[in-house]
Amino acid sequence: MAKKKPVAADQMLRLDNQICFAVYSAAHAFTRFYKPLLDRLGLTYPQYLVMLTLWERDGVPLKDIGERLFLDSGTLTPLLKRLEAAQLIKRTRSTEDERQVLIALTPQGLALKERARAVPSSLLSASACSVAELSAMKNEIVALRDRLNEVVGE
Amino acid sequence: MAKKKPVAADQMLRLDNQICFAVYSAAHAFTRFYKPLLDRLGLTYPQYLVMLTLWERDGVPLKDIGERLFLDSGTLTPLLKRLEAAQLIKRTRSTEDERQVLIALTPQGLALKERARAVPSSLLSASACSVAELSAMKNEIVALRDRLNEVVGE
DNA sequence: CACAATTAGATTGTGTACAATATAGAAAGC
DNA sequence: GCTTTCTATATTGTACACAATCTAATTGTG
Repeated sequence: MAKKKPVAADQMLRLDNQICFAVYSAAHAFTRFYKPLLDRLGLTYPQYLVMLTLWERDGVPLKDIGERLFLDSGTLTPLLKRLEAAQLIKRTRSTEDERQVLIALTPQGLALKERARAVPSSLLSASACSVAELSAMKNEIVALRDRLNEVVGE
Repeated sequence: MAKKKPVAADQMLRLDNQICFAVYSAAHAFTRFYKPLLDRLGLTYPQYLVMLTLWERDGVPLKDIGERLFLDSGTLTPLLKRLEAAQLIKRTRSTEDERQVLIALTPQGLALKERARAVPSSLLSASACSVAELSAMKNEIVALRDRLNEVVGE
């Protein structure tokens, strides 16, 4: 019995069996779903995430936003410059620590929060899930994410 | 009682309550986790996904790969050119339909499959989940993804 | 058969992601 | 105080993603 194909092993490599692809393709589905909603707000999806953090807490250094969103300065620096060009935020060097750039909302940036409430509620209805179902799913995904990030960080 | 802040509505906008962010950040966690494994194979994560489809079925037009992965020619054309430059695939115009570019594995591309088996098994052990747990999660995520894609496609 | 409409890929432009590097400021150790 | 080290951000280069547009090939219709 030479040259027998490892059928069980092949199952492991099937695209539809990969949870990573489920997550990857779901992430794209989210951004495609959000696109028309965010276009009205003049935001891209990653910009929307940054705004979410600022609507919770304002005047924070770039680094804090990066830790919250798992993004580094190479991503955030140009993104924040675009948000500043759109008059939604202001970037100022901290006087206590000149290395830090503090990100603050402009009045327009704060005002955008009210119009942004349409986004999560649209998703809720499109999902055809209950808040509890989505929340349970979210917790599972976050737990897996945190476990992977732990492994990556040794 | 004028100017009362809508506390419940604010909960909807909290970053940690967004399933989209859970998915988005989990997708990044996956690519970071896979990075050292895929570096050994000389692949990026999206390239790995393309190879997964080709290991299942070879000699398919670009369009089929795109439908499988939810990616368009703007993404796949340069990605496939890089895979061809790496000698893992060959791109040839179909003779029956000259609009189509057929993607076929090279012997090296096929051989890479054996070394790729380490990737899903590494994830499985890092996840600290059972195959059944991961599979159940995957199915939930795929169901949500498909529902969102339905809504986007009217 | 002619010709409009459709389809498959490629190209261009904008916007993430992230590794690697650079720089300037702050903190630590002596 | 001085120097080494660390930290926060910026910059550069590579690789996705995707909208919009373009071209060439095929299909559909009269």
